[in-house]
Amino acid sequence: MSACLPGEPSGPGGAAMAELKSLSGDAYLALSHGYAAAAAAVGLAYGAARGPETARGYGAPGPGGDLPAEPAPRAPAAAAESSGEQSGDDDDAFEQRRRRRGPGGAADGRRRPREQRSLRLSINARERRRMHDLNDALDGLRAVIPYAHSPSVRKLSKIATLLLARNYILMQAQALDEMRRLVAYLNQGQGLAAPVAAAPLTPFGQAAVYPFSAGAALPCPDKCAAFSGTPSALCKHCNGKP
DNA sequence: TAGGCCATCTGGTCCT
DNA sequence: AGGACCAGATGGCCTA
Repeated sequence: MSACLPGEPSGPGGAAMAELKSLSGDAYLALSHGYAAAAAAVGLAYGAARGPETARGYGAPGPGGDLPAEPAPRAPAAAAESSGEQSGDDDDAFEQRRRRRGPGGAADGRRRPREQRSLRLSINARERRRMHDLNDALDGLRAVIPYAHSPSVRKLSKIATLLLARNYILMQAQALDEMRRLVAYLNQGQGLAAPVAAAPLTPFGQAAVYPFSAGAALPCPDKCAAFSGTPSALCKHCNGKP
């Protein structure tokens, strides 16, 4: 599904982000099917031409610590493996930083410089790995959020991913709630009112109205079993109707 | 060129 | 003590 609209603002930048942030659950929920269209409406990046992934990559020069940079971007795994190399073997740079911070700068001030440095490098590597894991998780989240996945479409930013995911969850929760209400309504028509009073709470704090009898344990050969594994009052097999 | 986004380094804090 | 987590700082890349 592509929501690229010609002429729409590109890039989840400032105004677009503000709109995304202010997009209430209700507003989002209004677009049950075409989330992409909705996202386009808030000016998300769905047509932006930044390119698939920026050429940055994990191995991108680590500027933070005025350490020697890697000449070319590397694969995440490779970058994660090579902490020492990533941080550079430049003792001068390290010493410069150390001197600049002064003796009180490092928490491990009693260590000898060399072990101090190797400790620092290993801490850096761990932190890098942690951030890579975080980014992997974000990628996994992007993969399941309905938006335009395409090489020509810019990747959602981290904040946009989180906000979008939140709204998507809210939307799904509401859809589920509506469906339950509908099923309960249908059951009432058959004299099988759902046990609302005893309904458990969902993670969303709403009373879950399960139209399915929890008593019967036998699997249903019909589709209802495939749906939830629980016998359905709507199902002729579960309901004892021929 | 400014602003957004990002990766990395770093020191501090908390937990095991 | 070591690891995980966090937030601030820094600097590079990209787009409007």
